[in-house]
Amino acid sequence: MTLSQLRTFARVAKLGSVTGAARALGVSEPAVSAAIASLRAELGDRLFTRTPTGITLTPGGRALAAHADEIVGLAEAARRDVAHAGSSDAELRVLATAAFAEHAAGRIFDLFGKWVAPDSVDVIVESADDIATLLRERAYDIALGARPAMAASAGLELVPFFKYQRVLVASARHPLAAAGAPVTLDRLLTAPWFAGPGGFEPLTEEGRWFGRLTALPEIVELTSETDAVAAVAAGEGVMLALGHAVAPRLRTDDSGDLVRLHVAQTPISGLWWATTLDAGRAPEPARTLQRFVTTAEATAAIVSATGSRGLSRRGGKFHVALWS
Amino acid sequence: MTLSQLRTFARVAKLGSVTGAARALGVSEPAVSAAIASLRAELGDRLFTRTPTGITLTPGGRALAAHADEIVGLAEAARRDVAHAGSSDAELRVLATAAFAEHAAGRIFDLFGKWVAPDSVDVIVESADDIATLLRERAYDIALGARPAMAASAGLELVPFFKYQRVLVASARHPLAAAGAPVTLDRLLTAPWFAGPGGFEPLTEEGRWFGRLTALPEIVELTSETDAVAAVAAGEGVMLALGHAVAPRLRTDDSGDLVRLHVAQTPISGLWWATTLDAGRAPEPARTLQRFVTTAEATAAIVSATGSRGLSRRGGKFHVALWS
DNA sequence: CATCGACATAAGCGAAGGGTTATGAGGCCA
DNA sequence: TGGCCTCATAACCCTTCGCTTATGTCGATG
Repeated sequence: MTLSQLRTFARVAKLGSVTGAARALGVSEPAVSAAIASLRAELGDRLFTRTPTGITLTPGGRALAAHADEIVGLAEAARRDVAHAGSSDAELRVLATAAFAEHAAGRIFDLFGKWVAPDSVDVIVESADDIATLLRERAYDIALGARPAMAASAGLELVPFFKYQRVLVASARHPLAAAGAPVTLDRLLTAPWFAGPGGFEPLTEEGRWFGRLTALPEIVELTSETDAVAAVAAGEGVMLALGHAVAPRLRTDDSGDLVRLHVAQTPISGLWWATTLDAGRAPEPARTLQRFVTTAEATAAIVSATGSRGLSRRGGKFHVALWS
Repeated sequence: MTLSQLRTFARVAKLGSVTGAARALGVSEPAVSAAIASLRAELGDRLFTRTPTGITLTPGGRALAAHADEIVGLAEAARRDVAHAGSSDAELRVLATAAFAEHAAGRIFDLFGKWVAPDSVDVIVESADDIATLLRERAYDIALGARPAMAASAGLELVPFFKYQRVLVASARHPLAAAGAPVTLDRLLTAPWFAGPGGFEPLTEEGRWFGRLTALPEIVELTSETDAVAAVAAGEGVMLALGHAVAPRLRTDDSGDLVRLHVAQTPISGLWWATTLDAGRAPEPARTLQRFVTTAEATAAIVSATGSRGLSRRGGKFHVALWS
């Protein structure tokens, strides 16, 4: 039983396919088969069996899969900890959902850098799903934004830190906004809906709301919600915007270029969560950040519209070197 | 970085000696050196340096040592879980201090077997120190009896479940017991002190008490406290006996063949603790047993003097196959 | 100064590990 | 029935692991 074999098995178990795992790992299919065969021989368990539709894990396979991620993750963590031990530049790997990354990450990490000793944390922000697994295999130290799927949250420490609202907005000049009266959803679905990267992520409240719709509008994904708001302001469609972000632009009397559309079941309230591994398994900086985001100071920073150093995009992932 | 290398490094880190680790692992010293050299090259850290007196870990070495036990322990746990998955005979490995094993384990596990589904747990009881490490490396699922050393208890879940008292007793016919008045410690130290296996374990309250004595008596370790009590009853010396165990034999009026010696700072009160890994890391049966020992039912079983299936000694370790 | 103890290094060896290409074995589907 | 997809196996390669014995280095100690 080697770490490499466990890594391979974990991939097979997750993808439910030997061929798929081989592709994901960038090796030939027999290479994966061989690793599995080796584990099978050593552990005396088939681990999984072939079925008409792909493969299914045996009880032993499930038991191994439950540990495999953790073991390889710990090995990675050990490697990193050794590399960073002694030097003061710890690295904190943050997994953030797109909305948080765009609207709050810059200010939060700016502030966090003043909260903790400077020169102590390096933050990498990346958007992804399957939060629980990524935390468990130590690919990230903390997840900010969406809540992990209920079923997968065992062994995790979840803390809500911000309540956001999403409201449907359109340009003040948009036909739909003409009447001050409520608009029916059906009419709205004829207009294009703008969204940030990722569209409506299913783990978010708005994602679930959207998933419940019977008919779907045309969705236009832009590279940021800021761009989406701009498009909406130009009269090109509607969007579910973050309430506190567009509040200054909402028309009250005669100011503001956007109007809120009063549709049933809006505004949509959701929570941003800070998720880490539980108890002694989360690295200390992650716990510190988790505590920090729940402070009044952090909340104030999120809602404030004042300047923040944004996140710079770099090679597909956001990377903010706070004290490089 | 292989599991074998981590195992080797963990041993070196724990023993503080390459040669010692080689002996412990049953291999030659260069074999250990080579494993370390491999880790050093891969991780880019010396891990430890030579000092006049043995070796000392570098910061990186400490970081690795903190993970190594856990990783190899998890790998072992995975191996076991796969082996036992599907079949109903889980195995619960219990680490018990000698006193608990002798006086309570039999009845506790008897009862526990009725509490949980029969045919579901197999218990191995073994006496040892360094509780925290043994739990962390998954050599045992739960420790019953002494409390782990304070410093090492991070990441552990400690629950006290029984308050015991130790009293100094002697035969009713012993010269020291002649006067009903308090006896001075100095006089007692001239008599031989009987004890169970292990003598006075330093992690227990009586061990600490004993460690504070300025002069030490002659200590006679017998294979069980029951034997020790018998020797004391025969007038051969004194002992620190468990209060609830000898209570029926203590002379009140004219019954009983033992008398309590009223010495300052006695009786000594101590706690038995049930210790597991915290949060999601402890196997479920271990948590169940941990909860069980705190029940009134379990406490009653410990103090009751009625029959229990004792633990059978087998090859140096206690082994009780409850439902073999 | 010589020696001894403890770690590091060298050389060498068998056994796995991890990879490839080629081929076999089964179940699904047109 | 004949592809076709997927997993399993065979044959073969090279590298690494893990172990040995022999020797080197270095500091403490008599």
